[in-house]
Amino acid sequence: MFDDLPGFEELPDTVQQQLQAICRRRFFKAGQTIAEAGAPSDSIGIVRDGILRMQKTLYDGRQHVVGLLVDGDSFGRLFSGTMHFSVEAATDSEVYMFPLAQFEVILQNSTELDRLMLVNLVDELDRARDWMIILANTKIRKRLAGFLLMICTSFQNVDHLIIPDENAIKVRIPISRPDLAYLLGTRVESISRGLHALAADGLIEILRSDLIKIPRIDDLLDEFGEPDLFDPISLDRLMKNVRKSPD
Amino acid sequence: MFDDLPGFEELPDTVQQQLQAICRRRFFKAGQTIAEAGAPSDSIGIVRDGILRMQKTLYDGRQHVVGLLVDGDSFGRLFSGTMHFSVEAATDSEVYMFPLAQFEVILQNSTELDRLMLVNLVDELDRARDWMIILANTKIRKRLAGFLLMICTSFQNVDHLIIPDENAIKVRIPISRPDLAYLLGTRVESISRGLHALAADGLIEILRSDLIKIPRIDDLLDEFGEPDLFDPISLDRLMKNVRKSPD
DNA sequence: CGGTATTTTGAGTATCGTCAAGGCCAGTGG
DNA sequence: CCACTGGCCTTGACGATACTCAAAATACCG
Repeated sequence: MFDDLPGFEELPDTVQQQLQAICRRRFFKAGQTIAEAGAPSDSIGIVRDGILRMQKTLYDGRQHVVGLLVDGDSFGRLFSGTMHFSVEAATDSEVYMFPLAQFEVILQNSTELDRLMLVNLVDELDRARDWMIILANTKIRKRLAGFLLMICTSFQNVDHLIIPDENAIKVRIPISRPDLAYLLGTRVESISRGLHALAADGLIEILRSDLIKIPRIDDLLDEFGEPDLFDPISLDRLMKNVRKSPD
Repeated sequence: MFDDLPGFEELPDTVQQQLQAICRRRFFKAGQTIAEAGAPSDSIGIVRDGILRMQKTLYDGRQHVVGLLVDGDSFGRLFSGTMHFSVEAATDSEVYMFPLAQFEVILQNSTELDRLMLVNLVDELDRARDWMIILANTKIRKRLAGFLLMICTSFQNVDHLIIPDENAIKVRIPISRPDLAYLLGTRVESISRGLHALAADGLIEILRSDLIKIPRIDDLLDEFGEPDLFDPISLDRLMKNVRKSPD
């Protein structure tokens, strides 16, 4: 029923049926707003396909991205409060929406669902803190390296983001330059210069402005300097996939 | 029983008793390690008093702070996995430790406790993302302003951090300069220069290296430039407290 | 083929990082 | 009581980096 959501396929059938009953399947075009910061959270959303941006509208009208949501990630505030951040579709997306009140009822009657939400939240919290470490680097080259590695590990399973390419990896950058600039705490010009500096040193190849080839991921790890931040298991799996499909 | 932990006092007595039964009350001196990154999480900790640092040991041996834990904040990974970050006492602290397995059993039998943990996690996730926005500022002055405002709002109720002082606020900085530097993605020298630059413009007064007076908090909000990031209710309450106790 | 938006490049300036030195404070031991 | 020590914070000078503003190049789209 929810075979396509990581974790959800293991929920008891009854719970899956209950969720199914209140589930609204919605499609959003890239750029559409799904939830508004400041508004009371009236539903829980779970990403089925595509990539969502979690962001805050800055005072001057620009958008500041604070995270990306992909398959299985959820948003919305359980049991309380208003949204701190807006949620927008970064790509055309499909989202399962559950009315908050009804979702909470199911949650309270299913330790399995509850546990799933808890574990997801703990993971996301760790991921947010990983972002903090990437952001706290003083040099843009390092922040860019960290960003690319983050995509390679945390967003590894997301459709079309990672493309194996004869022992190398091609990575698609799923957000626009201005968004990436704000996410990494810099400006578009510096992003451009930083990427080209990495390319000049042979750490990456810029195939298109939003498509980066990483010939040797270890070099990028060296550039970042903190191998521990990235899950070695994910990296291993990634490299294994790369070697498996030499095209 | 747990009157001193925000949220816990509202749990049913039976749950409180169950928690009490497995609770180990532990004291840590400033600098002591409470949990180690990479180690399997074998207990859930909840801060009762003091301030803990959540941090990662960098490759060169330095510590990178990614967050502060205060009254009622929890750490440890429910149901799974190893700690992504180390936890250390920033000040002398008192922590309630619960063996993980037993805590999980209570959790599964109490929707109230479960709900409390969920809401806390959702809040902490928002807070981590707020940190990201503060970190993404390109200028140190702004990051410092954001840091001070963060203490004024999110850490408002923590002992001895905020001291009202005739229509102004005195803020204690609970971590050392090197830690603060890494938290804000810069170096100690820049922290020093940034604080003194803010002081030169009359936005703050440096009473001691770890004690900052904020004469007009609105000026600091202007400096940061994003008033929406900080909970206006918290700020109002803060100013009301200030005016209530004109000494 | 124009026209627009996005990305890149360039030049100048401000900011920050780096290295080195100096100041302040607390604790120690004479 | 005071000199000595070591840790932490501050200051200064210099070089590296990144931001700003402007213009050019490229991609995108009708």
